[in-house]
Amino acid sequence: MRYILIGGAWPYANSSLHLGHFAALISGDVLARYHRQIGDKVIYVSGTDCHGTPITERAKKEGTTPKQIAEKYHKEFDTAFKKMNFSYDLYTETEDDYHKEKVKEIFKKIYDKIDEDIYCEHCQKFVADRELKLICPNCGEETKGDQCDCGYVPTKEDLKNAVCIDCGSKTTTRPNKNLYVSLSKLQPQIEEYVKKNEKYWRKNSQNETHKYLKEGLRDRAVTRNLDWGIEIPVEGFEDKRMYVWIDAVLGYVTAAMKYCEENNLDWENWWKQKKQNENIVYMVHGKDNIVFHTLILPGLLLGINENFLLPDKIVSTEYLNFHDQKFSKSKGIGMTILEALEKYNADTLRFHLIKNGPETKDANFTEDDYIQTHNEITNKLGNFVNRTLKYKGLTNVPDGDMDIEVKNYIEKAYMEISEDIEKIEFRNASNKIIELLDFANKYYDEKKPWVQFKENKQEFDNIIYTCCVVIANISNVIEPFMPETAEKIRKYLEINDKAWKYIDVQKGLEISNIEPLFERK
RNA sequence: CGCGGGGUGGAGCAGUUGGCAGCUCGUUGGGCUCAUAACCCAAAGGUCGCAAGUUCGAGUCUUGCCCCCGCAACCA
Repeated sequence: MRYILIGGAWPYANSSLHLGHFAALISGDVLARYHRQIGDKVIYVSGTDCHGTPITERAKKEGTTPKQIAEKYHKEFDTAFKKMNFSYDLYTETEDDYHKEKVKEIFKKIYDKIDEDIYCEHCQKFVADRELKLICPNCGEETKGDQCDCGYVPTKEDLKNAVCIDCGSKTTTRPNKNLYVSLSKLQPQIEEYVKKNEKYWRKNSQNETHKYLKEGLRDRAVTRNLDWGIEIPVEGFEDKRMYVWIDAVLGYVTAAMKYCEENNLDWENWWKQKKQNENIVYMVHGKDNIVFHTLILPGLLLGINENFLLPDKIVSTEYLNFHDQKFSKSKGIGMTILEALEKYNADTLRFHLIKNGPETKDANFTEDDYIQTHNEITNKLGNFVNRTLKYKGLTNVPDGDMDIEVKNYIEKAYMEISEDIEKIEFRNASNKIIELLDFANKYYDEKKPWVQFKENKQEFDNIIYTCCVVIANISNVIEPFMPETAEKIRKYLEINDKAWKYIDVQKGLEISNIEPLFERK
């Protein structure tokens, strides 16, 4: 038994969720369902990211309030996730009072004050490092203030001699107006963390993270001049709000706390190293979110300095295109999840987004491809259930013997699918499921129950019984991928628990009201 | 020399440590009749982008070259 924390990326409350979001997030639900099934203690959390500039700008344009926009999308997201059968233990939002309070508490532990910052009198603005130029003290060439081509990263002292890149005038310093999180100080610790864990990450996470580490981590301003967001719990900063990414990634912690508080659990079992506990922290998102989860979040957690666990497995996907084009709201390209669910089946859509999803490289969604997957499942799974349970004249599960070779095959399938899921290789896992279905249909054809029915009734009973057991076990292995279908099968065969191990079927069980699992498209 | 991803049968893809090129769909031929025109078997179809190199052996490693896709904003 392990303590598993799964964080699904927090969708931003500025536009409807489309198929691409789900292609990235579906892995989280597969993991959550799988880990619960094998008996781990799972907390699977996410929520709506409500704050930040884009929402305030939009509110202004539409003559409404940021709060109203956020709430509208929060409701819509919640509905979409439910319809896709996401099994979040808690789906909350950053506007949640509990979240805001906890984030403020954490914030007080991690911010840094940098007393002065570089200012250009001529342009009348604070200038970032990269907006400065100077002669590199290392190689003597002219360079920007963030990093020289020779690899040297100028120090604060070096930058005092720099000039503004826009106007060329000498800069001065002024009292700073922002609070920071000092990632630069934490770089050695973060590097150590990355080195230790990256073997469990996808290639894209590793590359992206290395790129930033190589450039040198920069201190990040965590306060913004906005009136929409979480207040800064520091005197003198009442007019500012928190940088939205700080607020959002801390949601993984606050949501776990809230869930535990409501359910009488100890949140530290999931977020801190307790002596005998075995833990895994998963983070699930698309590739543009990588560094927020491999650098910013670990930085914040390290900054709290209370031995928080850091994300172990980074499950980052590439992008999904829609009929060969990027999803684009402004160009009207793509399909929202709610639109998709009006035409498509939630389970086969889930399966399709995994099987043909952007796991290691960009993928393309087309309706034809989806229909192909849907029909494949319909034919191989739906039809297998039908040809067994609706065998002409069959009323009860026969009193037959289980074919031992089939049993062995099933047990092997559990093991292999487990391995794939734990290696976060979901495409492979989905292919193993297809293989199991092929195996089942082939068994049926080779055994020819329709011949045995006339020639050897006992053999017929053995075959059909074996197939019933196969169906029961299929319901277990597809539970993480196609939960609604798994549930239907459990009802047909009166199976109570979702187990992740070989199970039998009650002999003599009456079978009735079998409806096709899927309809062909 | 900007960054990143990719080039494998008609389509979409898999090929982990180098060891007989695989999967799904499609096509063609056959079988079955339990089942949702579903299921099973067989066949055809590939100089693995090009070239050189390392090696007993390269889709896989090295080097050079060619081609495709993404990189303002919304946006996983």
